[in-house]
Amino acid sequence: MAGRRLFQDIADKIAAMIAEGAFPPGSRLPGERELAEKLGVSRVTVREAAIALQARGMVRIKTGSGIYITDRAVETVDDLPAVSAFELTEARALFESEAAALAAPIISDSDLAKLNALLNDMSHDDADAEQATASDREFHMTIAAASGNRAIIHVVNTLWRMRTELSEVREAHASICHHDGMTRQDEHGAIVKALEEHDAKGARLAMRQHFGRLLEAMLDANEQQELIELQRKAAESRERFLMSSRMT
Amino acid sequence: MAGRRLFQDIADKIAAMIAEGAFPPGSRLPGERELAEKLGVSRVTVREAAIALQARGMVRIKTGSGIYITDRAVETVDDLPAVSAFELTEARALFESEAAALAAPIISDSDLAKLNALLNDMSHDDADAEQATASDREFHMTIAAASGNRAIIHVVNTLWRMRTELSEVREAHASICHHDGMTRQDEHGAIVKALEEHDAKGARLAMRQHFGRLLEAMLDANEQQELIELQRKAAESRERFLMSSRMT
DNA sequence: CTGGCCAACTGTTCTGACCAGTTGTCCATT
DNA sequence: AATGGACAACTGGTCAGAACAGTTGGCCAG
Repeated sequence: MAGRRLFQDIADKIAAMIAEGAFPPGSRLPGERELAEKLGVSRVTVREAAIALQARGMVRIKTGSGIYITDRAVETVDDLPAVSAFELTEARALFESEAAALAAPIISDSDLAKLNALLNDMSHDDADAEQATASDREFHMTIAAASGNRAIIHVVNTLWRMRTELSEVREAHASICHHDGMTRQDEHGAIVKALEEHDAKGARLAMRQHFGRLLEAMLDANEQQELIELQRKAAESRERFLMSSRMT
Repeated sequence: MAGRRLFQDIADKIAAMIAEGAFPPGSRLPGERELAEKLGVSRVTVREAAIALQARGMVRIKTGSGIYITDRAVETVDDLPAVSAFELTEARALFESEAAALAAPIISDSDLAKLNALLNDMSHDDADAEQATASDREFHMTIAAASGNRAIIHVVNTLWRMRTELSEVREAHASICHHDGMTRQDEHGAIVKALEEHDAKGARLAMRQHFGRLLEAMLDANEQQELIELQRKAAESRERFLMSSRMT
């Protein structure tokens, strides 16, 4: 087992079992002791995984009784609307680019130092998916915060919550996350460079390209998986996005 | 008989400490061993609390290094954050312009008809401020909906809620609403015209100018009311926004 | 001054034990 | 036969201590 946190691994495994329908909503999971033995880890680790799943809202722990699958294990989080991974990425491409452009002229040296530190983090612990996601979040939130506009910060934060709290979106990202090992690093670097030069236009462009590439990766993944009918729809969407991107 | 899990109790205590400023954002929490002793619980419990806090995004755990407080730790948990009217308008200028650009190529004839009808409404019942605000809301939401992107729709809706539900923002709008009698009508007309021509770039520009003018009206109102010190700050903000607007 | 090593941190996981709440059963009482 | 309570066999919750692994900073040889 590599550097990745064990309990998160276990949590994902259990989540996968639930998604496969091994345990219907409302039913009880096997006991901690049984799960621990079956998964080859200690009971403590199983419980940490259960806590993580409870935080995601997939599961509810009842002391003395058991761990129960929530009705809305695959459903939407009530606070957030149901959106597809594509819609979310498109929205982030547009909004976060503007946030970066607004931040560029006034970003502080300490924020720039923080971004560089995060850049370094992400190049190191890319083996740990969860940790990399946390770094990614902080990267984007730091840029949003540098805009000094609380409305923008709130929006960017909400969009990120959609990415992590909506199961459909999270799964879509997981399926293509291995794509962007090097390129993501380069893209993040380009964003930071533009911010360092206080170049609003450049920061907007770099951020837009960052999401644009992610969007294309998602569309490609879709095209491989889905029917021709859906392919055409995706192609149209891509064309539309690229058209709206052409802002020179 | 608390029934409540111990680690949640500990998590709340740590969160309270952070909120009180005992640990500034970015700093490191005491080690697990020290915290366990200080709070009178075992290390396992401290760890579970840390996992829960990390799930909330208040904290970030780095293996071998420590537990670090996130910048967002002191942020309000309330539905809507406290934002100024200026921040909100700036955010809307950026985001809704992009929404309009995205909607332009694909907006339907029925949506265009709806916008024209609203345009007509607003020219008539300008005496009734409440009605005019409702029409204004429908105007902007229709454009957002025409983008076909639910994430964007949600964001635009949230921004509008800030405008009406945050008292400070609502009052700020009320004080300058009489400014935009004719001009607003023209601006809305320009937006619809660009949408009718399916001109993404034109729609973005028209929407941006619409909010840009509102922004200038707010800044002017501010300058009349506030001290010289604040004037300078506002002027800087204006310059910054105008700079980021120059996207040709 | 630099490079590498080492020691003193940090979090991570495991083990095995005991505590506490829940639930179903089964028997004594009514 | 019906009811009520005690009990046993679960469940999760917490603990202490140990061993492991990654990070960091200082110290020393080059």
